[in-house]
Amino acid sequence: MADERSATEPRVTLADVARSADTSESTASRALKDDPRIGEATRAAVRAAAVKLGYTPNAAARSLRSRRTHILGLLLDDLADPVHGQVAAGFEEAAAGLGYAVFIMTGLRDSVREQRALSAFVEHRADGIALASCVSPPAEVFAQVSKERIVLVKPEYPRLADGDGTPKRGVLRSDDAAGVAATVGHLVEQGYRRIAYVGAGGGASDLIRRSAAAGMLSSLVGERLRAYDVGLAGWRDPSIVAASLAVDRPDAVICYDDKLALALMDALRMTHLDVPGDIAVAGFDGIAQAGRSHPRLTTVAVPSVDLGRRAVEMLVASARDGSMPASEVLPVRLIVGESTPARDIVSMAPRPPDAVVATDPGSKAT
Amino acid sequence: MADERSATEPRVTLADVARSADTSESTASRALKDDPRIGEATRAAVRAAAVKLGYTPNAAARSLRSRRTHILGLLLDDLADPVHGQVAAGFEEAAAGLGYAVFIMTGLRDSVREQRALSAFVEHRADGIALASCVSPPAEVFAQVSKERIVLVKPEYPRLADGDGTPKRGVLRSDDAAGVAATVGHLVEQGYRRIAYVGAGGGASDLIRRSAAAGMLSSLVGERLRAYDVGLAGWRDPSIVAASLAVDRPDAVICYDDKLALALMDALRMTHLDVPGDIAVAGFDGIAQAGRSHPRLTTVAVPSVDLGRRAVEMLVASARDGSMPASEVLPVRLIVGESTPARDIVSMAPRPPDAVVATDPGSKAT
DNA sequence: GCGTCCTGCGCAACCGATTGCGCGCATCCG
DNA sequence: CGGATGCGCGCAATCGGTTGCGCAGGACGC
Repeated sequence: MADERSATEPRVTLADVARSADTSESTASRALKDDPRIGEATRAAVRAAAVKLGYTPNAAARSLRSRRTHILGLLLDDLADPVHGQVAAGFEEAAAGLGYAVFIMTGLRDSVREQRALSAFVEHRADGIALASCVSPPAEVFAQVSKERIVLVKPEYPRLADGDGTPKRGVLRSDDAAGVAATVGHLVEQGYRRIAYVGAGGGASDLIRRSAAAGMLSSLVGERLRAYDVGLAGWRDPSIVAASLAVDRPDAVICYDDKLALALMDALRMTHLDVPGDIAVAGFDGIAQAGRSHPRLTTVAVPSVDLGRRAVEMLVASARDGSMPASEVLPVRLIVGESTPARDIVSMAPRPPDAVVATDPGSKAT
Repeated sequence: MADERSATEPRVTLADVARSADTSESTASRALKDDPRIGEATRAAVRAAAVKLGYTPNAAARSLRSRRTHILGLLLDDLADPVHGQVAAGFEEAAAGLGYAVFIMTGLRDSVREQRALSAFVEHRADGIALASCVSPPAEVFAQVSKERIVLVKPEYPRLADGDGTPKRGVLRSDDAAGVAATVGHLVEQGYRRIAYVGAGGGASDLIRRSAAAGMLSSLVGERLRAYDVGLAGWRDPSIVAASLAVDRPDAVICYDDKLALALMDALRMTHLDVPGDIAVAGFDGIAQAGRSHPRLTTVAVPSVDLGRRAVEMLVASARDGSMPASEVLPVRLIVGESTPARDIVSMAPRPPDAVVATDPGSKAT
């Protein structure tokens, strides 16, 4: 009878609870928060009243006064993308575990949308914000949000230190350079010698996985191989890449990511090139599809879920004691599939080097 | 000099703007909201002051008074799942377009987590909530949230009407029955006659795609075929299903979803059964991987992105005029791949019917 | 017996916006 | 020239919690 909570909106407030428990609002508030100052009897009475009335605190009112929202913002490119989905899943899980709610917004690689999303986060006074592959320049971002509240997840800008030279804090990466290096090492071990990298070239765009390209190239040099970079403008289009590869005919090709690698395998097949018979293919990211492709794709497992999780931990830590934890680089792991088998010794005969194009100006290939 | 907005937290409030523009808070508030009562000069002054100070309204304070949060909640199983990722992507996009922020929480098919997520939505006073495949019974859900604020996306409970008999509002489905029917029709057309369905059996669980199973079975009856339902307890385990199919040897198998279908194709291959040579396979959902498998999977494209988008539209409409739009069923589309080719006339010779098991008690197979 | 300390709780300000109501002033009309 | 009309704006209450501070009253020490 007393729990006549109507289905319509008049929500029960703390005042109602206090009245029902015959005490003041402040006492009710503290009782529900396990403040040690409140006596056991009073606390029990308040709790009972809260349950009886179906009280649910109003987060807006709470955070207005307490200046903490227990909200984290996550900005990413595209929720439908497998990699971003994993990051989001890890982020959400960790946040929920720590009692934080998550705002997710997508930027779709559009600077305007990203700014809008940031504004939304700021309006809602998110306690922390994670930016996963955000294309806006850092200056525009930090104009809106304090650095103490932001974690950058795999940022495309290579800034590793602030302007003042202190090592950058709050940056979360996977060790992509090591991943590409491991892939190259693996390919060399398997007998491949003419290895191409498909992705944004070193000189084409400084936004895209510069570290990955750099890691590969230095490994190549270390192995005394030719740096080989299909620095195509249309590197995102598998059929264009396939056509180019059909001419250059490297032994193996490392792709920017699994999505490209999988599409490229199909495109190569349409060009009547066999994978891995004619050309080996390796990817990057370790998405689920890579494990189901035919042949199974050799790839680098990036701990995307952990990236999301760790981002939350850093943000919460920062919210607690006011300073952002140091940047971190999470390890990756090479997953050897069937797309890069040990190479037949016969086909290892050297090809005429004139087909080889070294595009990295700094590689000084031997 | 006037824009000395410190990097630390003391946020600029509406009071600061009003002071700077030399007006009152109420006028400033109305000016920023384009209230027609405010004169042009004043409006401009306020706007300028807001920009100069870098004013960002506090959503908590705003919604506390206005009783609208412009927040939508989305509860789903798993962000890393392709289908849910699509729903989330559509939801987020539509919400952003309408000026709403999105809370995303995952339930992981755990009733306790789902309740927690709902509580979080209620605490933050979300203007609307979408539940994508929520496993909690409706009673528990509606105990927390008013029906007017909830959209159920592909609910597993088959309730199509409320207790009072009025048609249920706020339910969003894809036409799974039609999808399965189309698949069966396609298979029959291609010459398949012994068709199995892998998924929760009609009697096994009333949570899982009852409509889908029903659609298939009725189509089967219409085609005068035998209803065939591999009602395994372990239907989620591809190797168990493959082993069972190796014994029963139907012509074709329709899977609960693409994830299962893709895994099953691999499992069948390990059992030395050729797809589609020995057995054709069809999936459901139309996830991206289905288009890249070998053979390309025949599947039913479910408009997951549209489901998410439409959910937002329904929620916003309901928030505007207080009543939830009627339920909707979104159309699906059969995508014919290579996993269900026209069947060789030779192998169409009838098998001895003793291997056929009709598990649907109501199918009355001829 | 009196001052002190500690425990338990309430008063009232406050967080930052929104909004009903009413007031002053300029304009217009009779 | 006085009063009606309306435009532009400000006062103050309000949303629902949180929190600094202070006040009672009992226990306790000397």
